[in-house]
Amino acid sequence: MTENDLDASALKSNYIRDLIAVDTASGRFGGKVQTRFPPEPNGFLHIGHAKAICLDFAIAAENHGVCNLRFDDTNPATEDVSYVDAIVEDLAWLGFEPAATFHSSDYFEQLYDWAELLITKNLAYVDDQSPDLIADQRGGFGQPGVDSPFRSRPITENLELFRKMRAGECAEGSRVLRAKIDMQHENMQMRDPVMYRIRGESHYRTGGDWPIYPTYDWAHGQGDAIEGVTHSLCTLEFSDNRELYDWYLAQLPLPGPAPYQTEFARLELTHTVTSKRQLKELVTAGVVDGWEDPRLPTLRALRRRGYPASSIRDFCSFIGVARTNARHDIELLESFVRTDLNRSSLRRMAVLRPLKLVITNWPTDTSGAPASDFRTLTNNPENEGDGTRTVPFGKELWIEHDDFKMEPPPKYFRLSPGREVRLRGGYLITCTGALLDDDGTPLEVHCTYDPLTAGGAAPDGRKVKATIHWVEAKTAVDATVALYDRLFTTKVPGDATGNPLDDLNEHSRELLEGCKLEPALRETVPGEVVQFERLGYFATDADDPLLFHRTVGLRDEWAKLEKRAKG
RNA sequence: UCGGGGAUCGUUCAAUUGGCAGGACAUCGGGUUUUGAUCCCGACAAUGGAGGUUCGAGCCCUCCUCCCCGAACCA
Repeated sequence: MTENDLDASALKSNYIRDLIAVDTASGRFGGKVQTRFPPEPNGFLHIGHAKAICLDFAIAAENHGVCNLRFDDTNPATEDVSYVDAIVEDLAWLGFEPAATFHSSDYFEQLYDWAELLITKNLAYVDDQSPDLIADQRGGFGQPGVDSPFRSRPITENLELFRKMRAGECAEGSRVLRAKIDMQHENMQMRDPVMYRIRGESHYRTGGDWPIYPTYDWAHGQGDAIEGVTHSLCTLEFSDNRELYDWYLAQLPLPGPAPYQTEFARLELTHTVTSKRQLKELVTAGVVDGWEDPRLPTLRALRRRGYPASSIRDFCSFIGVARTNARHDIELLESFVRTDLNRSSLRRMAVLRPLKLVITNWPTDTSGAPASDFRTLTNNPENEGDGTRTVPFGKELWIEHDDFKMEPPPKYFRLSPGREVRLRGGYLITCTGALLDDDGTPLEVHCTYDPLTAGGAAPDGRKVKATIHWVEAKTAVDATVALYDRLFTTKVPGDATGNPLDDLNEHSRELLEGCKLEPALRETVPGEVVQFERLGYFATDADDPLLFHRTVGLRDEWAKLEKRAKG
């Protein structure tokens, strides 16, 4: 996080910053602010997590506090060390370094001791009923629950049974430890929630040490308290858990003031999904090619697609935080990506759908072959320091199919018979005709060039309405370019039918083979993002130097006009 | 049905805490331009509804409507 990010975000007020100001004024935590990012290692980080990460780290940094990473690993059935590694990696890529890394499993021993304490205080009991029975007894919305027959079990018996559970002497699912709160409570979370369940699975960190595992509720607040967290930020769906969070902490001898939980709305974006379940479905159903498919909103996918981490951070700090369920336009994220890349990326020329262009009056050299020529082009008009490069030019060039039309529609400024346009950084050329196939599709465009316009400017000051990009044919490098579009056609996937897969965009990826690149593009480093002039930003694949992913297209007025004309 | 949370331009976030409703994205129009990009200028456009308190209400009160979350031994 840079100083600028801090300044920019500090300007925006929000209710969380307001709360902290109140706490600072009252001295509730002695002026301390500490947060944590608590992912469960059972999936990959996505753009939604980025919002939470940016918030957690920003709140801590603004207040001279720290933010830790804590793996919330209380469920061995779904968690894996491979996710731990991936999360660490993605977090670092996003640009954040936790002050320390912890695991909920670090606290299993302490949690166990505290559970015995609750039993001793007659605030917890061992229940021998089945999950179904326990669920039935919990009641429903508006209907109170009923007490378990085991609720009045004597303390000594609870202690004895709990120790048996811990010793591995009880079958999986045979009994649980529950907090003794209130089965009639209006908040369902408070109806004697389960604290421990028996699980046979081996834990990726504690192995077979523990036959019992704490639930989220019994672990989370205590982990916060042990680490010295002051402000525990989480998403809205945990609002009802807050009362339980506070209840548990109130029963325990904590080392310091109890942390408290504040909720905020999770990030949702149009035309995509951000729930772990739905993301997983896309991967397992083979809709996309794994978790790193550039069409996914996972952090590793966005990275592969060329989204700068800074643009994601800027986006997150800009959208701020609220309690309103909101779905941001994906266009907003893309505008941050463009702003970032416009400043930072080198300009290059590439022709995606090549059409041969022949300059009929191009000179020959002494041997009778077409003369060779080199043009100088600016690497990045937004940054003079990036300098210039030389690009080979010659008699035969590739231009974009879209940049020539036999019969130009209204407002079309590009090449057509009789028209003069500029080849960017090259010459002014005038179209004299074209070879067509039987369908009328252009096969080859013929032009003459004006030798006095080297560099692209006419000495007589005449103007042309269009500048098009080009790649010299003999030196062109062949490459594959992947064009990406929205993964879903609708703003809210599955809104109509309940199943996002019904709204899949069949054309979310288009692979173009045989694209023509200028030679300098051979030198890009893996992962580098460049601008293909007039087309968009493209990221070199991490493994294949001749595969480019379209990060995002340039804004395109002509495409808009065309679309409008078509109705 | 009960509990919790929410509702401000098309979208989203603000509104100095009761004092001229502002920004960004999107859209539309114009200017600059060797990228129909960038940049610059301009326009459009909102307080869910009904009452009440007040000199004054997006903000306070009452009622209503609509939306989201909650009944895993998931997190």
